[in-house]
Amino acid sequence: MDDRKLKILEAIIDEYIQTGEPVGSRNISKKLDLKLSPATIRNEMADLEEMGYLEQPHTSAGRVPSDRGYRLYVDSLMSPRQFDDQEGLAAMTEILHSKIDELSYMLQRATRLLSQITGYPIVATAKTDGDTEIIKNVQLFLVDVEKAMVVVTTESGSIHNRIILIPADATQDQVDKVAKMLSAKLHGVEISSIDVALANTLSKIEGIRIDILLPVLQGIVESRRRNEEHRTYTDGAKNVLEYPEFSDSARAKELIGMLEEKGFIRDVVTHMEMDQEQDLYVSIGSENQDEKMQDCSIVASTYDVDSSHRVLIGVIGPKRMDYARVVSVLKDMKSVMNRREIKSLNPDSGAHIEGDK
Amino acid sequence: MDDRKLKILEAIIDEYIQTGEPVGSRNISKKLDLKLSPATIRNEMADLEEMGYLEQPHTSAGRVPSDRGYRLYVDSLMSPRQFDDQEGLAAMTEILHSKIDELSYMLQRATRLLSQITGYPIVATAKTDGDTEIIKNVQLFLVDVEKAMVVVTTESGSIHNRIILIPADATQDQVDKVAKMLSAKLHGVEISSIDVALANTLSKIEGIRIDILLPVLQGIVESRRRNEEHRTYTDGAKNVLEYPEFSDSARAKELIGMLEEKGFIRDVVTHMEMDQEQDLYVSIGSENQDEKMQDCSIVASTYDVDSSHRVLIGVIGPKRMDYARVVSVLKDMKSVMNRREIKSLNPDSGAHIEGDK
DNA sequence: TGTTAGCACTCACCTCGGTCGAGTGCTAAT
DNA sequence: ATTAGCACTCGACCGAGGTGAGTGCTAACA
Repeated sequence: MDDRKLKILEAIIDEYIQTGEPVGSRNISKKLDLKLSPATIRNEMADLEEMGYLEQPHTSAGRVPSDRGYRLYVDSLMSPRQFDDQEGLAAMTEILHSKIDELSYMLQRATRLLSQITGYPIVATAKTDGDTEIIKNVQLFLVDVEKAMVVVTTESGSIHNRIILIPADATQDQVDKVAKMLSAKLHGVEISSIDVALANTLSKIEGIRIDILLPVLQGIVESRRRNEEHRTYTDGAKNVLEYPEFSDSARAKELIGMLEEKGFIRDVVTHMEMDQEQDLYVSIGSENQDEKMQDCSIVASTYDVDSSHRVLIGVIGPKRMDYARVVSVLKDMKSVMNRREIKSLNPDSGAHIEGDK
Repeated sequence: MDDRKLKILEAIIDEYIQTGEPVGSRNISKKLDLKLSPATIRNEMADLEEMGYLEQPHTSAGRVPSDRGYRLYVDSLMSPRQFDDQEGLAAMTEILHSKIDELSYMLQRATRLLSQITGYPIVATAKTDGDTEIIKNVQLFLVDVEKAMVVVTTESGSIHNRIILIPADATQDQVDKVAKMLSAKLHGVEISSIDVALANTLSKIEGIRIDILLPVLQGIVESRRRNEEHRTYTDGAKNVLEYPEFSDSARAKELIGMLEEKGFIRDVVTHMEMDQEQDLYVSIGSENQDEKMQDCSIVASTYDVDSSHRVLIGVIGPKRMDYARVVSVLKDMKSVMNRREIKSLNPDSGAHIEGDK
């Protein structure tokens, strides 16, 4: 595997990524300044095919990269194109300033922006660090008749809240009692260990009404579940139709359907990452776990929004996606994110209020 | 315009809705048990075309309904097919039991279910009753270091909340003071009238720190804005690709793009309704405000989730959509909704907690 | 007078053969 | 090791001809 072969392979993949058409020897001979004739290129191409980096759709067509070819390209061939869209960077910066409790809002805006910049569908999801969500603090307030809000702060730093219905005849006093008791007793408890048995135990404490306690506990459990489930966003599904590999509408429909199936797409994107230990992951065609994804590639990256929130953003495209560009966009986003940290703790409130009217 | 013409028109539209192909006289002659020859049908068709109910794509093709034809069909011709998908009804019932603060969650599930049942894209949005959101109550709690939660209850009954960042050196006492002041002063105030001037006025009150007050007010304004913007959901965009009228991928891309543009689709669906005063609206092709929607029809309906929450659900499809079926589904949904009311106030908490683990 | 049979006509769509051209693999010359 | 030359492959494109569904019109019919 000499250097020349690598150069040729890179040129072929570059070209194919751009055009989507099988690329021929003549084309490469011209584009590459190696002063080689098409015939020589052809020989090299035959070799590369034998080695499994290229494929031929049919005898008299040009060559197309194989998954293995893309992998080599991504790992060591491609030249990271400089991404320098000032406007995009500015928009990113603005989005990342979204305040701390607006994680979901931030994700939504980020998916939108990235899908516009890259021209691919985007998926973004908040990562949870394992199953163990340990309660740090529980608060409970009456907010309206029959309605109370329960707010759970976890050790991992996330804050869930939920409105619950409580009996109409519950007095402020009774609610306070429940609140005080929970605040004391639930510290350090895992959310997943909350169940009816616990409710029964707790309700033994003097003055605790079980009919207030139960909805509260239920609210705690659900607030967390909803949080997880909900925090997956996709955008730019329409971009799927941009690429000839999905011109077959059945295929396009399948992919768009997958993008709409939040749980599914979340799994795909989180599982793929389990394999490796970098912070930028690329999964190409057959490397994807799910076989429905075999025609797609995913480039994903994680971001630490702050000390306790980690986010995963993935770009989904055809195998022929513009890896160089996508990677550079995701990296730029990361650097913007790092600069962000300072600002987020210092929101310039006044100005905002006016602007929001 | 005699009765026979109407029967023929209905048959033509029924047929066209089913097949999507221009329908010919022979076809109708057979399908209809009027014992009329194709020639007669042809004459009638020519009349109907003259009257503007039918169109001819080209001379030697069959007839296709015009927007006017569809309108007549929807208003007085179509026979409301009985929808009776037990499974679907059960799922609806289950979804509608989602608890009161889970409006967004409910909407998401409803869009999903309806898109599956109908095979069309669905849009759902929470309606706000005008611009006037009057504050009933404001509460403020510290939930973590530097983080507080502000909860706004409005006269219309909706509850918004938001986590805000406050200065690290704010004491519980200072926060309480702000909370008490706001609770007293903001009652009856319109959210939209909150601005920096108000902040300045309020901060004059003894012991109020402006650097706590400002983020809180900002939080109030934003919580509401976010609420509005966010509560629009779409699902089933993939279904667009099911229909030959969108086999042109540019057209499909456009529509899917519109569905992803939440603000836009929300406008389309809310504006259309302004025209009329029923609770089930149908907008056909050119009747749509936005010209990008001229190839689509929308069937929409409003639902009162409870006394203070009204929701709008719209089904978007090609003009050739199966109006009868869609209308019946939306109506069934409404009847399920009515039965719901009682249950929602009586959540059976215990069982849920176990199930959720 | 409304209905129908018959007929000529239109037009999208399918199929089929032919041509074109991009691309290959192989061989022989450099 | 490289290249020129050449025969070959195969999808894409094109135009001609045939097919069939459907029409409008006219004249006959009940």
